[in-house]
Amino acid sequence: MSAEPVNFSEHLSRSARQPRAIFLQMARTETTMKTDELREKYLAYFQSQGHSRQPSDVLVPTWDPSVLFTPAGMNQFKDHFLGKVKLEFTRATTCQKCLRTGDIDNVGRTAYHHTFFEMLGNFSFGDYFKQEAITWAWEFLTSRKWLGIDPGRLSVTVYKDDDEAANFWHEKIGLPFTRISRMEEDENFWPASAPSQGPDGVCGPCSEIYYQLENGKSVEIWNLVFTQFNRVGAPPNNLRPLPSKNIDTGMGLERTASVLQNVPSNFHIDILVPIVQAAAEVCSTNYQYDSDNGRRLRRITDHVRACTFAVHENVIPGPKKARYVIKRLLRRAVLDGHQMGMREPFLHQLVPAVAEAMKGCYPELRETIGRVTDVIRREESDFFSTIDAGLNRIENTFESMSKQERVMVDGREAASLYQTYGVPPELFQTLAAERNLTFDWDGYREAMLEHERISGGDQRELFQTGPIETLKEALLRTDFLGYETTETTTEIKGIIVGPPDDDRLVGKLAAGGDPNQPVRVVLDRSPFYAEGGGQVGDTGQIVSGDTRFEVLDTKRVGELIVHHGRVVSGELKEGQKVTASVDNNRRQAIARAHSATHLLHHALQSSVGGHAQQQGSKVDADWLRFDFTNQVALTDNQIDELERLVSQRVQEAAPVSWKLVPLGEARKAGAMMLFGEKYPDPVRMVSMGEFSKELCGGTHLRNTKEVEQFEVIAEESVSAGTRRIVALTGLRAAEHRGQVESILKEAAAVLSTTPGQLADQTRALVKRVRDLKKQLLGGGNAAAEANAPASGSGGALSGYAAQRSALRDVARLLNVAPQEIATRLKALQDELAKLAGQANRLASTGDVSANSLLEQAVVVGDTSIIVSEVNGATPNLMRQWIDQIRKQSASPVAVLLASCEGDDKVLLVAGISRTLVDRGMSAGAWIGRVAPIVGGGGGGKPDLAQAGGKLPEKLPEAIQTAKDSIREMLGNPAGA
RNA sequence: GGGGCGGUAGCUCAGUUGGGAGAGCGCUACGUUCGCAAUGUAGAGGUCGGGGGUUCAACUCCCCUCCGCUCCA
Repeated sequence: MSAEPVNFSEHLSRSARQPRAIFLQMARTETTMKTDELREKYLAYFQSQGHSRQPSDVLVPTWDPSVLFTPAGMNQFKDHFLGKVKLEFTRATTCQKCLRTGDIDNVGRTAYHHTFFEMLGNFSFGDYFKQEAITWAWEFLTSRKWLGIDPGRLSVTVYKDDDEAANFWHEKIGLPFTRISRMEEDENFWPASAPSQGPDGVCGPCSEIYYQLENGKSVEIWNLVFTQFNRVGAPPNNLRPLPSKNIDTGMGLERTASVLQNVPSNFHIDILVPIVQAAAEVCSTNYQYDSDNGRRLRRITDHVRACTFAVHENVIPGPKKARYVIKRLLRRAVLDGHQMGMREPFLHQLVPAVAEAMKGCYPELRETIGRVTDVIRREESDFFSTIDAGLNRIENTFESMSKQERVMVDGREAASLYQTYGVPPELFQTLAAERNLTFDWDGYREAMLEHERISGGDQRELFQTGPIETLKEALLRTDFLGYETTETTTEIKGIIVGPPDDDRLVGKLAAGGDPNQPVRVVLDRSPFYAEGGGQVGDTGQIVSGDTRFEVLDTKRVGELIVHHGRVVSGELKEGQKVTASVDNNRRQAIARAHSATHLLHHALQSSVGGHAQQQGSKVDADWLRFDFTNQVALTDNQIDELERLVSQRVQEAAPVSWKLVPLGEARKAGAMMLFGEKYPDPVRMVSMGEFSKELCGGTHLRNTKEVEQFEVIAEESVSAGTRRIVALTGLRAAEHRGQVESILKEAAAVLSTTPGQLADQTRALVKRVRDLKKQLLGGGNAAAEANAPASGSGGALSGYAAQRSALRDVARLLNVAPQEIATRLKALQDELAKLAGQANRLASTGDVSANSLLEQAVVVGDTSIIVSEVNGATPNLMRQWIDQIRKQSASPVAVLLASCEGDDKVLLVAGISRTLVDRGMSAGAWIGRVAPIVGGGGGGKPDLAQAGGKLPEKLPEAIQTAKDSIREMLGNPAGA
C-alpha cells in the first residue's frame, strides 16, 4: 500500500519536446507491453476461463446512492454478490474506470497515486473460490503466453488467520514461505479491520500480490478478495461462513503497466506520458520528474483525465456532490497551472490529448471533445476570476497585517477567505512568502476541521439493508408488463409499512391505519411504470374483491417495482391474487408528454443545433421539462420555431414504434444516446416516423398525432450553459391557451381597453407613473404629458400567437409573471391616482419655487428666516428648494418647509446655511422642537434635517413654534 | 444536507448608530483637433433582487422569499 516515490530524476531531465524519447528510454524494449495490450490480455485471459466480459460501468453511477463515483470494479456487481438479481453469468471480468479522492493529496507526489484510474478485475458470484482465483492470477502473471513476469519478483501477503490461502500459495503454487507474509486485519481484510470494527455484513480476507522493483522496493499490483463471511456483531465468533462465497479482485492497470514498462512512475506509462508532455507544452515548461513543476504536471495530468471522463458523462462542475468533486479537481489542476505562471485558461487544451491517449478503450471520448472542452474552459475562466478577486482580498489582509505589525498569516482568516470566497490557501501562502510572511497552516487546518464539523454530513452505507433488500433477494425482479397493457392479474409478494428508516415487512395490512403511514407493495408482475428515465411513476389501484389499494406513486429499487400508496378498504395479504390496473387517462397524458419530449429534442437538434443535447428531463401528465446544453437564452422566435416544428410532426401523424435491438445496432442506426449512460444490451429503441430514434425505456403513444397540442410555457436558465424548456401537451396545453386569453381579457378590462391595445396602454401607464414620480421628486419641470395613445393594432388580436406575444410583452413591461399582470396593473393605477392627487395638491398651493419662497423671508439680524407650508411637496422636492435657497442667498438662511401628505401625515424638512452650522446651530435641533407638536419625531444632520408627524391639524401651531424657536436659537445659538 | 458571503446605473463596485442614491469605466450631445488617439463640458440611464413588518422616515433594522458566489459532506 505504501508506495514511496522513487528518484529517477536523472533519467528524466531531458527536454520536454521529446516525449517519446523519454518513454522509449524508460522501457525495456523486449518486454515492453502497451497499456492497451495489458488491458486486452487480462480480459481475454479471464474470458478464456469462462468469464463474461462486461463493459465498464459509468464513472458516476447515479443508480447507486451510496457512492458518488465508482470506486472499484466490484461496484456494479453489488447486487450480484448478494444474490439480489437474476444471474445471467456467475463469472465476470471487467476493466472499470474508477475515481477516488481519498489519496488526493498524494497525487503527483508519489509514483502510484491517482484519483482517476482503471481497475482490472475478475469476479465470481458463488462460483469458483480461493484456489481458482489464486491459480489463475498466478498463471496470468507468470505464463509466457500472458504477462510472463519472472516469478522470482513476486511475493504475496495473506490475512494472518487465512491458512487456506497461505497453504495454497505454498503447496500448489510453490511459493516459499519467505515470500508469503501474514498481515493484520487492517491490511489484509476487506473491508479493512472489519472483524473487530465492522461494519456488519459480507466481508472476507484478501491476498495481495507484490512485484519487486529493480531497486528492491515492492509494489502491490493485485488484490484478491475472498468474501466468505457474514459479520454479525462484535468479536469473538462474529464471522459466520457465507453459504455462497464470492471472489472480487482488482489489479491496478496503470501500476501494473508501469511495472511491465519498467518506468519509475505510473505517469510515465505509454498512455499517460503524452498527457504529461502536452501539459508541459501548454504550460510552456520542461517536464522534470523531481521538481515542483514535475509534481504539478503530474497532478494536472491526473485531474484533467478525471475531469474529462466526468464531464463526458455530463457531470459538469457545480456546487453539489459529484459535481463539486469534479469542480475541486479541476480547480486544483488550474491552481497548479497558475503557480507555474499561467494566467489564462489552459486546462481545456489538454482534453484532446486525453481523448487521444484513452481512445483504445474509450473511443467515445473523441465524440465529445468539443463539449467537454467548452465546459472545462468555462469553469477555468470562472476560477481565474475567483483568483483575481482573491488577490485583492489577500492584499487587503496584508495591509491590515502590516498595520498591526503581524508577520504570520492567520490560519483562521485564510480558512474563512477560502470558505467564503474560494481564495486558495496555496495562493495566499505563495504571496505571503514573497513578502517574507509566514503562513499558519496548523491554524488553517484546524479551522477547516471546525468547518467540516459544523457543516456535518450524511453517512452512507456500502450495502443497504432492510425489507426491500430482503425482498430483492427472495424475488430478484418484478416483470414489467406496462408496454403491452395497463391491467393484469398478479400476486402480492411483499407488503412494507413505515418510513424508510423504520420500515418492516408485514404479512397483511388492513384499511383504517394511520393514513400518513407509508405503505409499499411489491407484486409478482406489474403493469405500473416505475419512475425512471425522467418519467414519473404510474398511479392506479390494486384490487381483490372489496380490498382496494390506491397506488399513488411507483418507484424502482434495483429490478423490483415498488407501489407506494394506501389501503383504502379491505385487507391486503401476502400471496393474495389481485388485479393491478394503471390509471389509464394519466398514463396516456404521460405518454403524450413523453413522446412530445422526443419531438422537442429532435426539433432542438435541427433548429437550435447539434450542441443542444439533453441534460435532463422530467415527464409528467401532459407536462414536461427538458434541460439541454445552450449558452444563451432562446429568443421568442426560436421558441416559436420549436413549437412550429413539433406541431408539424404532430400533424404528420407519424407512427411511434419500439423494439429491442442490440446496442451496437442501435448505435449504427444513429439513435440518440446520452453520454455517460450505461445502456443494457439489447436496448429498447423508440422510433417516430423516420426522423427520431432514441434509446428510451419510457411509455409512448402509438402515433405522434395523439400529442394533440404542444405549447412551450417557459424557457429559463438552470445553471451556466444549460437552459430549460417547460412545455404542455394535450388537455393542459389547451387549458393554457384558454388561460392566456382570459388573463389578457382581464388585464385589458383593468385598463378599460382592448387586448390589442393592452401593451401600448401599459407602456403609457408605466411611463406616466414614472414621469409623475420624477416631477414630484423634483426632477425638473412638470412632466410632458407623453402618452400619445398607440397607433396601429386595433381591438381584437388575430390568432393565439398574437395574444401570447402581447401577454409576454406586458409581463415583461411590468416585470411580473403573467398571472400577476392584472393585480400589478391595478396597483399601478392606484399609484398613479395617488401621485396625480399629490401633483394636484402641489399645483393648488400655487407656483412654489426657490425664488417665491425667498420672497417670504423674514430677516433677523443677518439671517433670513423662511418657514412655509408647501402642501403636496415631497421631502425630496423640499430639500431641493432648500438647497437652491441656500445657494441663491448671499446671507445666511434658515428654512423650514412643511407639507401635508394625505389627511394623516405631515412632512417637515429644515435646512440652515453652513455659516449657521459653524455658529453651533443645528437643523436637527430645530426640527426636534417642531416635530413633537404634530405627533412625530425626526432628525438628521446639522445642516439638513427631516421629520414627520401624524397630526396635520396641528400644523399651524407647529409653524408658529418653528418661527419662535428659530428666533430664540439665533439669539442664543449654543443653547439650542 | 449544512456553513459563510453577496444582489445598488449597461459593467466593476462604494454607501459607518436609519434622515440628501454615488464613483470609475462605458453611452449620448457639443467643444479642442485636418482626422484619429487624446481631452474638456454637458446630459441620459436606478421599482437599491422581490414581498411583508418596525418607524414621522428604510439601500440601511427585523421576518419571509427568489437568484448568484463559495466551502464542507
